[in-house]
Amino acid sequence: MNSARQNILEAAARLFEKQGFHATGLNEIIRQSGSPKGSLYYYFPQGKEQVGAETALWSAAQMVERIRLGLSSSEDPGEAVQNLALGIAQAVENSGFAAGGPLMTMAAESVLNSEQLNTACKEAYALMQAPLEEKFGGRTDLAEFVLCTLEGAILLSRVNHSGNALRQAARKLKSYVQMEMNP
Amino acid sequence: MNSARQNILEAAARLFEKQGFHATGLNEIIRQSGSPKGSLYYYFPQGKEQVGAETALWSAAQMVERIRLGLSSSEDPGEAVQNLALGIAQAVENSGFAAGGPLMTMAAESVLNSEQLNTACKEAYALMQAPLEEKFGGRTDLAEFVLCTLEGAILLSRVNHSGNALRQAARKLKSYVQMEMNP
DNA sequence: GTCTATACGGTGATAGAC
DNA sequence: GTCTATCACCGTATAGAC
Repeated sequence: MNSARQNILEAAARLFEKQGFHATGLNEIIRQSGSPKGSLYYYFPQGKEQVGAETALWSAAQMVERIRLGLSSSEDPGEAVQNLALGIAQAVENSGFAAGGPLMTMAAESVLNSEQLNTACKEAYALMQAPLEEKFGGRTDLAEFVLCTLEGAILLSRVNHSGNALRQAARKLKSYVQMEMNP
Repeated sequence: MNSARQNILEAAARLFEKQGFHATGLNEIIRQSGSPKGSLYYYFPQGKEQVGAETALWSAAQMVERIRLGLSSSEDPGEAVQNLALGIAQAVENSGFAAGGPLMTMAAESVLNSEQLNTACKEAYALMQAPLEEKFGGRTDLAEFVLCTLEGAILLSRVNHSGNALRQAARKLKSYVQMEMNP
């Protein structure tokens, strides 16, 4: 894949994650990516919306890998989820509460504002739900519940500048998943 | 309380809820509030940030009332939480997925961008956590967990344009709370 | 493919009359 | 207290040379 294009996507992901979609200007993305403005509209002819949509899907693919990795830490689904959440907590803290994925902010900003962006975010969340569902033996309901709690805990951890919400969620999700999976 | 000031706050809350903080212009707020631009800087001398911070706290107070009302539906904490979540699901659906409170979007947008706004969002979430904690007999951990899951479920419901995530969360939170409260 | 220059609208914010 | 006029700036997007 082309490097200039990829650099733009990665810079956009970082900035959208930190400050959101609307607070981020194309100039800022260009500056941080090192690529020229001319290239942006060459690779993304539909402009900022397209950059946003592709960023959402690309970063979801990244997250899927991290989720898979986190979940592989234990055979037991409950413990696996706990480890995943604890890993996220560390990542969020280590980043100075910038991390947590660009999706949450972009998703919240785009619900009724941009259909293209909203659709991309919807797909992105579906992608992230898949590995959870797999770990839970096809239990869609559990996967969706865990995803909701993780997203909420990431939000509150970032707002409170403390990984506590995520660590709390880790413990409770473990026991809930174990309860549902080992009746 | 002054009416022009209050009108501005309510218009801002509606707009921030629908499209976020940065996507909303002061002109738009003024237009919808019916108040003049001169008044905005008279009542909010610190400009947009102050409007945002006060909007967050005001709408948190609104939410506290709705949470209290929802939780009063049952003596049993688990059932009360379930009813609360189902009520939110209905509200979100009825609003065409605009509802869910201005806090989520503003909180996500402001984590590292504006200290004033971030602090207000932190306080706002603390306010909303209080009635849950009370219902759970002082169990801070449970209140925080429920709040995380509800926020995450609101986000996913809005993104997916479906109340399913919230209804799913309602059922699962009920059984989890019952498990923890009635050992 | 890359770069510069630029168009044009909207942004938050201020000044000063009333 | 309210309103208008206006500021300087930044946003996205485009045109056209190279």
